[in-house]
Amino acid sequence: MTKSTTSSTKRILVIKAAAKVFSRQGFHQARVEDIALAAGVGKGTIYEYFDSKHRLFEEVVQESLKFYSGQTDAVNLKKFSLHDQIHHLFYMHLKFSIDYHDISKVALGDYTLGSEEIHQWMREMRREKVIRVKEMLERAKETGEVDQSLDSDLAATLLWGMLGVLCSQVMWSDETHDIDQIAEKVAHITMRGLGLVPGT
Amino acid sequence: MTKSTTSSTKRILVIKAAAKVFSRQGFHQARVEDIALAAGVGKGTIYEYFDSKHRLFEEVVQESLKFYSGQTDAVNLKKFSLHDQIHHLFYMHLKFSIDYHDISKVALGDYTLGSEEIHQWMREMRREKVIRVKEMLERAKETGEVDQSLDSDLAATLLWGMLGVLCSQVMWSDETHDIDQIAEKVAHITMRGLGLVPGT
Amino acid sequence: MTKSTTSSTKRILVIKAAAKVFSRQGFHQARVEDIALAAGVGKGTIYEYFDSKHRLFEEVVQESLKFYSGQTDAVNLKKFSLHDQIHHLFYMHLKFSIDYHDISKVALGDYTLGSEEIHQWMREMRREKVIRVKEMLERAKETGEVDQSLDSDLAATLLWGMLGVLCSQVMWSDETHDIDQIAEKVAHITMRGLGLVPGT
Amino acid sequence: MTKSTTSSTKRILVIKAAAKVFSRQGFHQARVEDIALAAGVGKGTIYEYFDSKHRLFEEVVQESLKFYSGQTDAVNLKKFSLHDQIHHLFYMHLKFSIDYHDISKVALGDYTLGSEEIHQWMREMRREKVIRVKEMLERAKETGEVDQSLDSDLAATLLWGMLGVLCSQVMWSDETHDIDQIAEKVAHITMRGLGLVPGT
DNA sequence: GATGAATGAGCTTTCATTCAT
DNA sequence: TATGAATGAAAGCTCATTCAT
Repeated sequence: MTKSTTSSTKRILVIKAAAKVFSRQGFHQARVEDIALAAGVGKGTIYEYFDSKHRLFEEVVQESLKFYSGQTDAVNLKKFSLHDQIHHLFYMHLKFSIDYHDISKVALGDYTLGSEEIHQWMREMRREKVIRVKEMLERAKETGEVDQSLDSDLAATLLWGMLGVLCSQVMWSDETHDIDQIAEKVAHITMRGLGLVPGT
Repeated sequence: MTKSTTSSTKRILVIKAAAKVFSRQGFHQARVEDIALAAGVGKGTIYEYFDSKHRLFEEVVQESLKFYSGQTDAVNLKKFSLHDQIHHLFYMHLKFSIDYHDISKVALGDYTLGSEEIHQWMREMRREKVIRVKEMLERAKETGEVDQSLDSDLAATLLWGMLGVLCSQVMWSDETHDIDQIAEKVAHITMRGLGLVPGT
Repeated sequence: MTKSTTSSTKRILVIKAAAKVFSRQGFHQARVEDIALAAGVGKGTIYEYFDSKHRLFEEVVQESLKFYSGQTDAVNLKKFSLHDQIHHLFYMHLKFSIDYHDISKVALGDYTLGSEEIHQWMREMRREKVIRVKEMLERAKETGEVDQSLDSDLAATLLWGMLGVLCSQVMWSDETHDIDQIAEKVAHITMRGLGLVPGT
Repeated sequence: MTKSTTSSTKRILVIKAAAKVFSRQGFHQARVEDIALAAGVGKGTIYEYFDSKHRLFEEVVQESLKFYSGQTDAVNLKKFSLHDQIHHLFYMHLKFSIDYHDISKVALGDYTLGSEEIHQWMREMRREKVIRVKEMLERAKETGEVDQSLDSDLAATLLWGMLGVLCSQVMWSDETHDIDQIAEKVAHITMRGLGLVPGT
């Protein structure tokens, strides 16, 4: 029997260690013993709090997603210009990717494995995120910042894709990045496009 | 002892079967026996051609990347407008994702596992691809289609990100997509940006 | 350190709970935690009174055997006829099997496991029991109720065997049994044999 | 996937080794590795032929029961006197217990563990055996060798109980037994009973 | 004394790899 | 060359036992 969901210190300790190990080694490579070691507890202790390695993984992902959402949803910028909103969107995500490297890898990872359940969460989370972006664009249509004819669904997906590459690039590279500058550039490119608009 | 790299019929047979199995089950879930079964050969035969499961996986990825590059690089469109080049870029990749579903999943997959070596290839391949896109943008700068101030590195990366989401979306969804229309819309958005440019 | 053999209340509590659990699940299936739960004490408490699960089991068996012997030896019927003594022997054991189901299963169980020590007890206990029956038969020889040529050792063993099947049958079946009638029939068959004696 | 039921040499080898180990150590004490060692094969080989330790155990029991039944049912003695039939019944079983010590222990063992399925088999097998004995008695009633009033069900059970103790006694003791003599004595006691019939 | 969270030895089981045929 | 039966290292998981509270 697993202990109650009450957030005991040990439980959190294990989740954090697991996030680190899973993000580095992936699910299959990570040995339960590695996680125990990283958490500074015995192998058996993990099974006091989680039914199985699989379940632990799912909890780590879920927890990461929750934290991720909490962090990146935080600010509501409805009153700002679309340009600023996009800037902020990228800035926030890039910052998160840097600050919470491990969690980020787990939350954004492309987990082929895992119960259908976990896939469900990730798809849902992504959809939710994309929908949030889409709503942002819809609002911009209303204010006239964006053309009515824009396929906001597609555009939101594209923004999400850009967000993805940049985050993973930032996560994996060793260099330090000026994420504010990157966010600004992205916002600019996104708003104006690549094409040279005559008379600008 | 492993056979020479010479492409024997059996060898190719195994690689193809492996691509299918790996793309469906992922590296760890895929059992060598599954691959042997899918290839219609004995388990031992695989080891005649590949040193280990790991090596086989690497060869599959390498082969997939090669084939992928071959297919998506195929056309040279230097003389076309940037808009058309982008259109074509997306069209080609989307078409490839649909036509070669299995290979696509292997080639674009986010393989956390695997030797550093394989990661190397994938990063290299990606960089190469991104560079190709970057060059495309650089040429457009020269022709005046794009502003000199554009950070073509960043822009190329963003394009690559958009390419990624769309391909995976197309790969995983069950619906049929009008990829020509998608490509067109993407090209439009990419060129003009989201912002409503006054006087258009 | 284990407590003195002094029968504390807790100690008895645990033994009783253990008897129940062991009789239902067998030694290996029974978890120490199950027993603790059944006894309404903490897991650690059991180790205050018993050195190990094994020792606890041994004590349970020993205690059960003691109780069993106490109950079934109780009456001394030397002055009765052999027929009546046999009747009583079976009646007593059958009654015990029904009344003390759990203890019975432990006391009569065929424990393949366990220290040689415990096997020793069980064999000794059995031998003792068989000897008691043998003595009964020997006395019957003296009174002329039984032929001098009878192999009383063998006969006692056979009676013990009959006792065994009947008890286990009564223990495991759900029906209610008229054990007095059974005892009577057994006594009859045992005394007269199966063969139809001419002139009876 | 387990290999076909075809009686391959290895399969039988493992079953025999398992019978030996299980009969000595019991199910839980026996380690799969012990069995592999006893069979002179690798640990993994066992899993080529059996899905699990549990399944192996069940097959061993089933096989033992089958063999046991085959051996002890062999002779049909309907035309002999009841005395001779009983003699033979005991002789056969005792001989089997001695000749096939291991199998005997598995076939007659009191397995508390194991799937309900295996319990089913054992109960069925026992019932079948008892019924066979009962039929023997019923036939004897018809020929007038036995009193019509005999509770043949009970008597058969009692015989089965006697058979049990004797077999286990023979199995566990180190002495050599004159089983023909034992069988003769048992037949005598069984037929005539313990009671001294006046005028015999 | 009493507890139950923590532990790790020990077990079952999987599956990549070998090798006799 | 091709095979698949045989193998054993490696990993997940259980649970008797300990010990800080």
